[in-house]
Amino acid sequence: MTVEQDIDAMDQFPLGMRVLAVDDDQTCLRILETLLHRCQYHVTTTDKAQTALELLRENKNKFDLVISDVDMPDMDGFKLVELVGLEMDLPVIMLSAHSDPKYVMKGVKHGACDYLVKPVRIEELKNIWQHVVRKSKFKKMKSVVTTSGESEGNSDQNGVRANRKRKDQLEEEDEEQDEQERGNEKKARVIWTRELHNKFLAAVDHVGVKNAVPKKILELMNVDNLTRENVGSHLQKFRLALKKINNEANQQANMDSHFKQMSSLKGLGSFHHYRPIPLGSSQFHGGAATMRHYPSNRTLAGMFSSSLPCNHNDGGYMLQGMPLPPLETLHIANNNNNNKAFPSFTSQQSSPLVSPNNHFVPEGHQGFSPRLEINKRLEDWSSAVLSNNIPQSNLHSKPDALEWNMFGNSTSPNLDTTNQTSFCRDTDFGSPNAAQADSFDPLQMKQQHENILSPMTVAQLLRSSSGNERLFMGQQKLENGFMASDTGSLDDIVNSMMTQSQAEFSEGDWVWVA
DNA sequence: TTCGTAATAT
DNA sequence: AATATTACGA
Repeated sequence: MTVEQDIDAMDQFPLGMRVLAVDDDQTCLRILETLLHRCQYHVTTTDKAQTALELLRENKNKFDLVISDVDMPDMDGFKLVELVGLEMDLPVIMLSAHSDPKYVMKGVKHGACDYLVKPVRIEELKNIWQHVVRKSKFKKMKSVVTTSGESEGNSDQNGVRANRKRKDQLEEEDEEQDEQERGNEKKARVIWTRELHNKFLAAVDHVGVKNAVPKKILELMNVDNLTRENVGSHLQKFRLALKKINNEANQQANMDSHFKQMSSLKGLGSFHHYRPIPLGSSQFHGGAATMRHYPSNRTLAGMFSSSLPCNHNDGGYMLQGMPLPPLETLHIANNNNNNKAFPSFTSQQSSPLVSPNNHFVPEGHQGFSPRLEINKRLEDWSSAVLSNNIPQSNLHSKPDALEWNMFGNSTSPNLDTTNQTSFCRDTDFGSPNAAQADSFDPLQMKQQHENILSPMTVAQLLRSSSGNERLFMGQQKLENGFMASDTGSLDDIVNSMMTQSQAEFSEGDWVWVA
């Protein structure tokens, strides 16, 4: 049905290949269109990346290739490539006036199959059909289980192998087929690259974490030759990662309770007035992760689609104007328990209090005096609440002033709330950026909603299981645990699941090895 | 049957 | 180290 299949089937030169051309510059767009026409392609043009994306989404299988400018006002070409790569399996060619290798590299890493420098010559466009053929060929290829007898796995590093695969795509087909026919002595081994992992996550997301079972995931992923066992194994690992995160959050939450205790020791009586939050009325986001602010335009899908390692220090993590330290410092990823951010205070649980606990001070912070620092913040917080004259009863209903970081309603009878404390997020009164720090772009929000693969914010994923359900499948062991629910945490999960070598794979690289 | 988990193998 | 396999109870 698609042209690419026709190409394959009939072994014909791809007349009428359907190309979507994207460029915000009208002149360039015209030229491009003309040239493409001359190549006998069927051309659709648009000057907006967003429009392009919509066109592609609305017309699945109606295009064979996308050729897009890099510099566009509404969305840069890299982003477009990334999204297209994630949502559909179309070859994308990038087009730009920059010939800077950095851009080229970036384009390719984001999944572009080619990078053309303006002005484009028709000779180059004449050849772009090859990408379509190659892509469709690879689509089949990647579903083939390789039982290669050559023991490349031993000496070769993944990255190396990946490169080789890519380079030799064409020549390798016969080889692979031979190997397959030769009899499958050894079973294939799946390498969970980011791309594959993406699909996994998208599937998990689709059914909700709660309902994510191997069989369903497998169906949704729709990857040939992947078995239920493969998925099950991966799911097991995924859950392990979640649990780990959860434990960390727990630890953090416990530390929070120490602060609470401390504040009362310090005689900050006023603090107590502001809010006993009914226990059990809300589920709690635990610990530092809770406070991590996640920019709305970061989507789950986006997180994985980048071939570059996630940089936690990209400025995205802001808490009411206060940039948080690198995630690594906070917890988990580095597994470094000596790296405690806060000193421990042993204490008994006191009655539940709101705790403005989100001020994170990394270890080694100059001049940090836990007691003074925290008490001062508590005072600030308290007086601010007072001066704003926010009635106690309104705390819940004034998320603008005090953003309550809670979600869901816990009505679970099994829920052990004795350990729980409700926290609120205080405003960073000192920061001139406080107001904008928390803002997000509604457009991006919208855009995010429209994404086909339903990429979602991490927070959404964690809540996706609806209602009071917890992230953790099923079991009792987590009942009195705090929810490791926020964004940074999932980031951690993701990254903790992806090894460096896996990260080095690019889209389309994932392979089956013996 | 499938699932989740832990143990164990590769 | 990562993934697969297996065993077993639900």
